[in-house]
Amino acid sequence: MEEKEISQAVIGRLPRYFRYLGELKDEGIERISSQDLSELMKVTASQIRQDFNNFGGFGQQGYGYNVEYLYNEIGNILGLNRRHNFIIIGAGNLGQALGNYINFERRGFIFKGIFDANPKLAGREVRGVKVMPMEKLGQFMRDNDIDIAVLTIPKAGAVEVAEKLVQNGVRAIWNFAHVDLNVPQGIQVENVHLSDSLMKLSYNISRYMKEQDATLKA
Amino acid sequence: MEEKEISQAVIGRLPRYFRYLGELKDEGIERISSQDLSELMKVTASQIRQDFNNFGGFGQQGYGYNVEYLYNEIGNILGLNRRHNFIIIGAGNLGQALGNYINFERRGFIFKGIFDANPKLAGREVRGVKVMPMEKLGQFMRDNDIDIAVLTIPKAGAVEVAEKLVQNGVRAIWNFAHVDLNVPQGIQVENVHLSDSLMKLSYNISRYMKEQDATLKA
DNA sequence: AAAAGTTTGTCAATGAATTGACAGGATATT
DNA sequence: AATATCCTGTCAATTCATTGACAAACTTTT
Repeated sequence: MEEKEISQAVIGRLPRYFRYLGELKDEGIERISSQDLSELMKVTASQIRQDFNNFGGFGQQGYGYNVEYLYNEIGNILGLNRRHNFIIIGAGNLGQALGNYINFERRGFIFKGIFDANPKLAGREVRGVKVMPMEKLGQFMRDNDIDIAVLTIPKAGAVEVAEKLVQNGVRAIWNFAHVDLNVPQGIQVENVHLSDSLMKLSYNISRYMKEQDATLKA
Repeated sequence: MEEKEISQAVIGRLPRYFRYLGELKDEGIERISSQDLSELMKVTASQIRQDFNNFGGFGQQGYGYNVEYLYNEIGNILGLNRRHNFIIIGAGNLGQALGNYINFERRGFIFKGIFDANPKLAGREVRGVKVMPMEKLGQFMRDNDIDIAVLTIPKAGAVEVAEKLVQNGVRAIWNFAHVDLNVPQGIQVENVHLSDSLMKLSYNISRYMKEQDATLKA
């Protein structure tokens, strides 16, 4: 039973498929062909078939794909059939924003606790959960079966906190701190570097402006 | 003077180079070889040289790269030498968090205004800027030379708002709404789909768990 | 029940990105 | 000043990702 490795390029596209299929399902659409989906999503039909086929034959010749079935299958592939308890480290604006984001719960991500090093914030509530001081982190993680930690603290403290999270059995870190974490093999890290994203935007603005200049001169 | 197109794969790596070089600069380090940088950043030296060389010969044989020079050059390539005024649409938790994030200013992104459709929020302040109602959007954009709009509203209204932004001359949209925007050619869109990112994390947790199971059985 | 039309899964071809290798030019050492 | 060492820029090789093409299988129409 040899599982072949799926490339991260493919994984990165799955959430978008999942989203479109969810919308189709909500519209009551039962079936869709790779051709129609490709027009909707603006990608090639070949890529869609290739992607889905990494996980098995979900479609049927002459019919296409059953929307609801495919939606559920992709959800399972993404692990959305499991529940994951998560905590947030850093009760600043961003930490609070993520704690208040209710949609994560719908996908099985359960907001369990929020921590902050600043004692002034202790006791403050985010969606019914009291902000706790960092001293309580270890005990809380062990008592509450925490899989995922969301790191929304400044870069200075992030590496140290990440170590503590690993010591207490975290499986994955969703890292919003602007620093690369160095964790042991087997701990998953997903970085969200907002300023990197903004710089890419900045680059593309500049590039377009230069392109325009060049075109006008020519 | 033919500018060759740089792949987005390369662009996506520039902010990370920029960050590491900034740190080296702050540590007072004057020069670095692709070899040393590759060990620090955990990428191949070949890739580093290849990447930098897209923009011209920044290095010198036998010496390496001058840290400060390279840092500045990459900053310029990313367009960080220009200033961009931005507004935020959606004064919820996330919108406020981004408005309060001071570091963007350091890179030339100036927070000018924030809007929300909910009249209850009007008048509330985010970093000295009053939340304005959507009716004022058009006039404000024209009066304040707005380049970038940050979209932190629910998906339902996002497409419509994006159109309005385009009508009022926005150059780029930093899109946090969970929907694909369809804008005219020449308007830059950078998506930050947080739930997609979380799903990738979820996939990688599941994959690792399955891997573990398989290894134990074998 | 046969014919026409649809659409997948897959193989092969193409294209893009990454890595490896090394000549040549600069620096550092003796 | 000569020699050894270092390190870039670039070409070639390799690996990875995307696209194109089509036989086979199913659905729909006649």
